[in-house]
Amino acid sequence: MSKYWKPGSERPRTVLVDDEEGGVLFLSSPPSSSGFGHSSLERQRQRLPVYKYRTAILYLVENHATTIIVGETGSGKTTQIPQYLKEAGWAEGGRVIACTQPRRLAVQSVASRVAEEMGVKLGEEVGYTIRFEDQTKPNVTKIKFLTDGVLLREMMDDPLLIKYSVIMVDEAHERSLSTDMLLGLLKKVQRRRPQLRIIISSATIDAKSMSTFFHIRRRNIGQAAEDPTPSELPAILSVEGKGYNVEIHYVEEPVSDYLQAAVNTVLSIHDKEPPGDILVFLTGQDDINAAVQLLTEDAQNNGLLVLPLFSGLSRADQDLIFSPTPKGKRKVVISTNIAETSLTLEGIVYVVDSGFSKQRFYNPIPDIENLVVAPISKASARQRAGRAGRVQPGKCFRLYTEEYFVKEMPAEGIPEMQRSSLVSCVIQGNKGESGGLNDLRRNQNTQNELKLKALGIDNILGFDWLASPSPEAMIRALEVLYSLGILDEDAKLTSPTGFQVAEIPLDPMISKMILSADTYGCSEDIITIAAVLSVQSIWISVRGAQKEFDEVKLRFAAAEGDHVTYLNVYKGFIHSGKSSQWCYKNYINYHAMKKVIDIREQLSRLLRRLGIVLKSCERDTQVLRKAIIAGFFAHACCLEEFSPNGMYKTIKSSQEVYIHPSSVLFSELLGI
DNA sequence: GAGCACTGC
Repeated sequence: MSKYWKPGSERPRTVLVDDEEGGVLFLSSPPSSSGFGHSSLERQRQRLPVYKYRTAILYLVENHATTIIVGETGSGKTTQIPQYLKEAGWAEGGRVIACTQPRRLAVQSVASRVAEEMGVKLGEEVGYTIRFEDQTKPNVTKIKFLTDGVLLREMMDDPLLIKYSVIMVDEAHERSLSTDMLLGLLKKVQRRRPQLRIIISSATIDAKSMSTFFHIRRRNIGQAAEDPTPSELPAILSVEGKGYNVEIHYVEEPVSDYLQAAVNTVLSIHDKEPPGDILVFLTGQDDINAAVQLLTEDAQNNGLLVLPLFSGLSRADQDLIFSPTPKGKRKVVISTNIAETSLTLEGIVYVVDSGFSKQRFYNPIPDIENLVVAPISKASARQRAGRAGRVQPGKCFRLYTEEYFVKEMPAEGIPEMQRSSLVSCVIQGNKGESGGLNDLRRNQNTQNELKLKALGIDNILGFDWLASPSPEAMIRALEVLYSLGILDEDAKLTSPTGFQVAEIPLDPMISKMILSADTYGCSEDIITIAAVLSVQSIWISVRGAQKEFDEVKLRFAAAEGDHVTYLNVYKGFIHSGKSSQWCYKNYINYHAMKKVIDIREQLSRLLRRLGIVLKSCERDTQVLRKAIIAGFFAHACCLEEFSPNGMYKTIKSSQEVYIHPSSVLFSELLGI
């Protein structure tokens, strides 16, 4: 890569260097051929804050194994950096530049934006891969956007990610389960492949801990001499964002009821502030519906258009959020965290931040995950406030005191890795290590096998996590997998069960259920159940029609419980000719059902590859239940005798549990 | 009588 340096030129003196003072030129793309300065797209590209760091970024990537880029939203880093890298020659010689995102939607939209800017057809030179959709062409695609989950999957077949020259992990500050997994494994890949460049892009300043993590000391492994290895010390560069200023307001005294306080704040904004839409962050559906009701009932607010927003809403209801605000009205969107990162609303000028969100916590002792309302972090609070400054200067009203924000609010949230069951991660790690069946078959050569072993997680307890999960959580994960027959006494994948489970992209308990179904002769039915279990919810959440919803649901209800009920819904959907109208009438989420069809299709292809013949048990739900138990026996529980309120206790740890009100068995319990 | 948000060949 050094050929892109102007010979004899002075190297940049500081990290924050730009073209003029650095004296560094990249000659790979002459101004005329790359079209600099002519089209309006090109001018737009140059106006992005990241543009003036172009040279610095290329210099750092050239000379450091890992570069950490701290950039606020709107800096243009996601769309521009992959293009800079390509212009500098990182995609030459059949190599690919990868850029990962935590969400599918982001992958698609960023890829199409970049293809447009480069004037190429999406899916050729610029492509993307998400589950169920591969828009790339081998040997043609040079810049590839993908979800971090997909890259993790790719590592199973290609543990050293040989085809990539640079991997940019975007939105790393979100610290999702798969981002953390990916970063842990990438660190290992880098030890074996020092030429691989990693760019970590994050919105928060906490780059220090990332930097410490990636400061690897390489073992001497005899690198090819003509390629000088880059510095092991990660470089950090920060790029300013493009958002407008947001004025922060705090309450003077702590509020006791954030729901009422949020409602009052909205009313006071409407009363005193100039036009502009309002976004309110609350915690969940209950809160949101209550606030919507309070605001709609209030007689003095005819000028307010109040809309709820959460993921359980039907697509049509979600789309209302994006419709233009009627003249003379002020739109108020009351939302969960979905509006913090996943959805961007234009036209928001005021944000009301309750300071809370619902978060998942995992207790490894009884092996139970809980959803609890908990205080958010400073990073979240800043992200929420930023939502007010996208189109013009805005205001953010925080329903907590400034003292609380400064002194008590944690800087970062707890990474998901430390809040979840690790059952899926252990499998992924093990698979990444051994490379799985495909690699065992393909990589007969000793050198490759050595590389694979070196990469892997021989010992899950000793794996180098970015944020280490609790020992209890790791032990519990190993225990569950051992009891399912997926890991052996040495915590290695068993053959064939363990390897087959690793091949199936679902929760290991579900995968085990599928494999058992083969023995019981009901795989055809079980994969339908597995597909439904892997989507959010197939039911639509309805406001004000709860009774009707329950009645309709009973039409599908099976005495055997929810799993067989899902099977009934699926059959009904197929029978209707996959009709969206049918879904609407039956309070079923059409998009979820389409996803069920996709996942089911994927599973049936996969099982065929694993040599499993699909077979239906027809009406024999007995075998169906046996297969379910084979995967979920760890969750078995027993109804307490004489319990007036239907209390169960888990077999394993005598934990008190109850049937969830959304279950079809719940109404049976009430005798409806 | 209840469902933060994501994701996977």
